[in-house]
Amino acid sequence: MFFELTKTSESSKARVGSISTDHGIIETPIFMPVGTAGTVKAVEQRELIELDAKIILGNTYHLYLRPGNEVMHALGGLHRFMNWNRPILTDSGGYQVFSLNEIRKIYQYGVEFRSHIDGSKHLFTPESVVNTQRIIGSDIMMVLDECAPYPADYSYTKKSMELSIKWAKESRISFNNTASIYNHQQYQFGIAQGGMYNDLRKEYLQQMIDIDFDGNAIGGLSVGEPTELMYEITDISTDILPKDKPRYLMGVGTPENILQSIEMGIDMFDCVMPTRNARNGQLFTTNGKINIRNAKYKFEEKPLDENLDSYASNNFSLAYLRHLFISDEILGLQLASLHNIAFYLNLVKEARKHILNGDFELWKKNYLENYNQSNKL
RNA sequence: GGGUAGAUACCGAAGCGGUCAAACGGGGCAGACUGUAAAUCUGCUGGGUAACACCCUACGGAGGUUCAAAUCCUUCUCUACCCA
Repeated sequence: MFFELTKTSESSKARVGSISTDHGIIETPIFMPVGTAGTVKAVEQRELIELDAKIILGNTYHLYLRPGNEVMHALGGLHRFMNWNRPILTDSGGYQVFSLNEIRKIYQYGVEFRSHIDGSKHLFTPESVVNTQRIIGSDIMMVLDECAPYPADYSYTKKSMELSIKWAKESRISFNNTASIYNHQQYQFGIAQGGMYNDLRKEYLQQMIDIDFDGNAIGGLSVGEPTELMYEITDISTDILPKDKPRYLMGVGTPENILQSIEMGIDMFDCVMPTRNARNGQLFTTNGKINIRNAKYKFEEKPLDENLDSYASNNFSLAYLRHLFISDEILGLQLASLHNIAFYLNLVKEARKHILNGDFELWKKNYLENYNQSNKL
């Protein structure tokens, strides 16, 4: 059984479950650190194990360009290549359709990219993306989709959504007609689009359910829309999505976004925020987010987060990490990344615990109160 | 003792009669970041004012020329280098 639902909260849609793959079991809700190019930036694989990251992301577009399918295949797929024996989920490149919009063209049959590295042209089709993900060997592969920008008008969004549905069907056929080339099972998730229009969202969700993927993702959110809108779409989505399959909210988000979405019944999250912001000097703590460069930490001997049990936080002061950032020392990026990932993983771990305890909603309220209140001080 | 080149904001460094509270770096102070083209990007950095306007103090010191001086002249002080 790929997904098993362990418990659903009595007073909300929050739930605990587990996803079984050949590379290990993932307890949900889970946060997946993003390792776009076969590395969670500034963090070693050894450290990810110590942090107890259960699954990480890779990106089809980036890995296809570098090192390329030939190298990836020759080196035995991404698990072997990067020496990571736990589960990997790969995004399809659908997000790059959105973020690299200046250098791509969308056709009915696929997307033509100009490489952001050397300008060369490449064609991604639903089928080619499945094939590349077979070569990467990810445990969970995402379908190629068009992540529409925000804002987008109704007719554009509708057309875009119809294209994504077409691609989703083709992706599933390609998936069913091909096999894993390494010795492990692979799964495929669909990605719901439909922009900020409830009727389009509902239509898409229904069609995606009919295609019968192994799991269902909500895409096209956290692209610049107001948070309330994101919650609204998430909420109607989880009302429709089947309970017996994992639900993945792509690209989300802030600690608050994650807790709110868990309450709406989301199981899986990924976001660059903990790692990117770490490299840019922002730390997440139980007392809110902080900018480690701020002068007020110059003499601050306290640990990074007094309430978080993790290597970076237990061993280093705010003053020391500030010094590393001010001095442009590479260790600063590493420790901040370690810290933020520990924070995010702890966040979902606590959420799981409290859903099982039956007090998630109250715990969440108190947690966020503390998190947000300190930010205002 | 003689000569030459300099002295500009926290530091370095442009500007060489009005468009200069003064380019550009660095440093400092803040902010942003949501399926990673990001160890990136943005703003502020003489004082007063919530803020535009405006006012005040400012380009080593003092004095002068001019409607107008960081910019021209005189002189003083200091710095670097060269010659005795």
